[in-house]
Amino acid sequence: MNNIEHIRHSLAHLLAAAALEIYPDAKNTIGPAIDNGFYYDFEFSSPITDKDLGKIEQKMRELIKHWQIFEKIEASAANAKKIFSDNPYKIELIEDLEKKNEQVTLYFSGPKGKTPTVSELVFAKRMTVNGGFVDLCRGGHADEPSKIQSGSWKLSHIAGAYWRGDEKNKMLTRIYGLAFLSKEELEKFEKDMEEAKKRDHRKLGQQLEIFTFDNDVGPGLPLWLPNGTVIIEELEKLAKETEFAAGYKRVRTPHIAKESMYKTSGHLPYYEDTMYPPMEYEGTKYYLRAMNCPHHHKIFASKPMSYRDLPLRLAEYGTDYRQEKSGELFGLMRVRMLSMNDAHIYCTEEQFAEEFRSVNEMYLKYFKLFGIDRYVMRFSTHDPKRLGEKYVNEPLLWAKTEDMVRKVLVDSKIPFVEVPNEAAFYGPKMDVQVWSAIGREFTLATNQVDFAVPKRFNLAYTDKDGKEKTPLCIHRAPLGTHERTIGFLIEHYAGNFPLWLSPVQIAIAPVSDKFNDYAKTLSDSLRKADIRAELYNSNESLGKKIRQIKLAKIPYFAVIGEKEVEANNLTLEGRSGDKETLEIKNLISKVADEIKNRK
RNA sequence: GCCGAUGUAGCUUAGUGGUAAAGCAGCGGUUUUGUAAACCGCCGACAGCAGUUCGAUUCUGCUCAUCGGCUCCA
Repeated sequence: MNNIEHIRHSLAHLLAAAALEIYPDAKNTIGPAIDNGFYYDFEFSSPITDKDLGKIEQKMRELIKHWQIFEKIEASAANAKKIFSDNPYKIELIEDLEKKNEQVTLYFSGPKGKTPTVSELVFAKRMTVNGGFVDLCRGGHADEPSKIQSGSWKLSHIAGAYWRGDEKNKMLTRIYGLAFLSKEELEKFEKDMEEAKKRDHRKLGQQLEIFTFDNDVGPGLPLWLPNGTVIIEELEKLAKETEFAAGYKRVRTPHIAKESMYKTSGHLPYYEDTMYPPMEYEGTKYYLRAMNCPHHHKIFASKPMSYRDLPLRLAEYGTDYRQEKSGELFGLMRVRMLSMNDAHIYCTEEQFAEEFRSVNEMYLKYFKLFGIDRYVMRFSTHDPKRLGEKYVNEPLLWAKTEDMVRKVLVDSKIPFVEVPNEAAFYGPKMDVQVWSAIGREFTLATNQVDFAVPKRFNLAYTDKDGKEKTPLCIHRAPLGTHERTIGFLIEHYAGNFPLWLSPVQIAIAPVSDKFNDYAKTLSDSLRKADIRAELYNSNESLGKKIRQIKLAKIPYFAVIGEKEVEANNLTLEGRSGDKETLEIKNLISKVADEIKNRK
């Protein structure tokens, strides 16, 4: 059977065959199937550009006509190395197979009955043979590539990619293609992408005047406009209410600290590259902080702690600065200044499970409120091979804390995927993965265990038995950062924020300026009730004012004219065109009530 | 940071080796408006710095920024 992965992978072979025909001295490396299509990485002797894709695609369409079959050829590693003797990338792959004692397999795609023998290939030393193409490959292809629908795939774009995904390696040229089972599916995908681009937070953020960037301020440093600031403040209100109810205590700490603190915390070796370079003053180096934990640890250390003080939950919307590489910046999703819904929970081992569980519940509560249902809980664990380098060298503590987290997740029946080598340096974590409108994956929020840093700070509490013990620390940020969370919510709601989050909640549009005073009085009384009312009293037609209100995606509006003034009521109109006629005092209580209940 | 692409007014777009065009927005006026764009006028831009050229927004180089990826990541 031809499944879509097989078709995509077959097209990657086809891409390599076409590229090698046009650029005989190119070196092809690997070409897998991916979501929505395929790619193939090459080393070209001179750079190619988007303009070259057309002729490569044309060549692919020519070649595929003759590709009746994919047929496996088994070869010894020694022979395979001879066949690919002028391609160091393939040689490296063959040597890896050799080390793992795996059979080297090649695949011939081309006319039926023309599959070459190993000795023919060793002699030919080329991949284009017998009217077909040979590539090193473990398999998984379409049965009859020539029958793949011609309109169901196309080449899409060019990008750079490091050989084997390692930035220390040479950068190769990656050609991407799109492929689906049918032409209709490809067209639908492209149409969906066009639609998704309209929801892109960068576009909507500008249209709705939520945030902006400025060259003199710097890349990755968002300026929050009045509308965005309203959203920030509503989110903070939500966080503060929720955290207060859950027994958190709020703290506030400076955005900078001396180098010595980060030496103590152990962050410096792991994060020095992403922290802004230190500023020196009176002979002391200060860093702009990239994380809030050390400051909170210092608050824990500010007085002797008893087991009676635990769990101690210290919360702060912490402002952090990270020198992300220029090419990694992405709208609000990846920035150089971020405001984190941070808190650190210091607890005993016995308290850990309950604390971790209730943090997870807080996540789920938020997701329900926002209607976020497409996410994956990722349990990120360490990689034993990288202890002492990427992770603190405490194998027993890693095992113990990972078991603790796993047990909480299993017991709470939260579906999760376990992914090794994604932990923080100080402990395992649970990340919430979401996708942007254009399909890019992000960690929205995180819940981390720290068994290492409290010890480094000599944090201790006196237990019942009078002995000093080190607390565990949970780092958690259910609402992530304002930047990423708002970026995500803009796309999630396509700019149609729920009433409670909307920068403007109700627009008042007088029919003509005769009614401006009345409308002003009305909007003033709404504002006194803490409702974000905005007057649309410009010297424009009513139609135009309504258009502006709709484009601003304001959830409610009311038109004020002679009818309303006489009847002392108004008609509240919603986004979907629903209308309700109310007396003014009822209007205020209705809207205020919906806001209070976060509708 | 790396590979590739892009950069015209606040926004969306047109265009050229020889004075840069328009719509929206803004401002001034007229109009007094009943559910997605009233009318008239005005203001406003070739990302920056070099080079080639009689002349550069257009060609070349560098810088900056953005976009698509890679790497990294809350």
